Amino acid sequence: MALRYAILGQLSTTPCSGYDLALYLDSARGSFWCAAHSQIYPELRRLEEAGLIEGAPTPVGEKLEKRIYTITDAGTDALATWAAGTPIYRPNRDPERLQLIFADRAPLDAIRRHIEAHRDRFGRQRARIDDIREAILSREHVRVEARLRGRSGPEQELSLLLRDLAYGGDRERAALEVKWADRALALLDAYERDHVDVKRRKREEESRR
Amino acid sequence: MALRYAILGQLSTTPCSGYDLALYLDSARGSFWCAAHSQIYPELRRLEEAGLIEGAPTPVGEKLEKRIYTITDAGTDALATWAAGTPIYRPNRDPERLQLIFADRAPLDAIRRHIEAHRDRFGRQRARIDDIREAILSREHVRVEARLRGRSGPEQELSLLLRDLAYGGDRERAALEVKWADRALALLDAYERDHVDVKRRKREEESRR
DNA sequence: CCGACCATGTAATATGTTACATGATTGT
DNA sequence: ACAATCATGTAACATATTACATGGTCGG
Repeated sequence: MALRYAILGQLSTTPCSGYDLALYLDSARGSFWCAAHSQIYPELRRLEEAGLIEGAPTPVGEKLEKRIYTITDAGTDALATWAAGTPIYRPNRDPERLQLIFADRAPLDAIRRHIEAHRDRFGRQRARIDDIREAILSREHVRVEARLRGRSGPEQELSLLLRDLAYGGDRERAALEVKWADRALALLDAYERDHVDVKRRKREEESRR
Repeated sequence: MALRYAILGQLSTTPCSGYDLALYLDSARGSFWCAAHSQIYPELRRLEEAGLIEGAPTPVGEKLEKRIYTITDAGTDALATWAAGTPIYRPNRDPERLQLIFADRAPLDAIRRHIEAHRDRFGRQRARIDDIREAILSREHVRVEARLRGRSGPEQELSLLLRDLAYGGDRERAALEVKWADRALALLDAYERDHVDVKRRKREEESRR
């Protein structure tokens, strides 16, 4: 269901083509939902059939046509009802942590590389979110500005507050994962000092005799 | 792919029936992967066909039979290779935050209920993880103890370290979400004080004249 | 004129959820 | 006897990913 509402949400901000939506829902963009265009185009047709959106063919150049979709009143209602409902969660599935607990037989170096990659990943994510939040708060974020247009001061403030909470939560999570990775690496170092190095030194001592 | 390895991982700890695996991979259990039994039984047959596990029919009672699956050497290798590889992540999909940013037109009470539910959910999750970690560290966790059996002291220590890191990361995340929700509620209160209450007072003053 | 990007679709496959289906065992 | 739980499966549907497929537009 979430894809429907990710699309409706974006269309409630501004009309879009399927291509625009595919850019917005790109997995690399670090938004709250993502989907490939192969999933978006069929969903748009279903949404139009359900009367939640309306597509208008728009010429681009000489021969090409794109469909610009606009949300209908029914669509706005459906989105509002969904957004005001109880929060929706997906079951916890974390392949990264799953790998980690079954890496207890792997060489220490492999574990260390795993955690370093983790730190890098979330470090980059944190930086990306920082950029987005900065753009939003300095009122330079085009998509957010489009959403605020025509709203009263307090309405704008609430909209910005919720957005900052959402991105802020993600940012803190990314920061947490970076700190977690740093702590994990320190603990691995300590483990190696206590066990691997001790073993090696013993071996060296014995071979000297 | 992750389901394969979640199953192989559990079987690398101890042989299990499909039913056992379904309990272990229950979504309510707060593990790192979950799946319904309807997904598990077919996957077990595929794993057996691939030679990564072997099932032995075991009588239970008079007529009933269960298949107890054991990991093969090939399965152990496949798991080790997977676990030592670079970390695997799923694309970010967060229906809860998606709802939140499109709730900017919803009544404040609905937003507040949303965030309270969020706090409760992660509060419960944090408590559940605390229980698990305590059981692991006090060496009372049967599944973990099964995994440690027959290993040297340092090997056990590394295994426990990785598990504590994995659960610790999840615990911290749950704690973060609780703190986030508390802060969010405070900000909503402040927003209401500044805007909704002010508006109401103005209205009341005008009607008094 | 060529490469990057705009624009839209389908097909095949993989993964995940819900419902349907059946029957045995165990403890009270 | 009855309920809870053990035990295993299939079917239908929903969702997500990867690959295949086509052609136009725009700027350098």
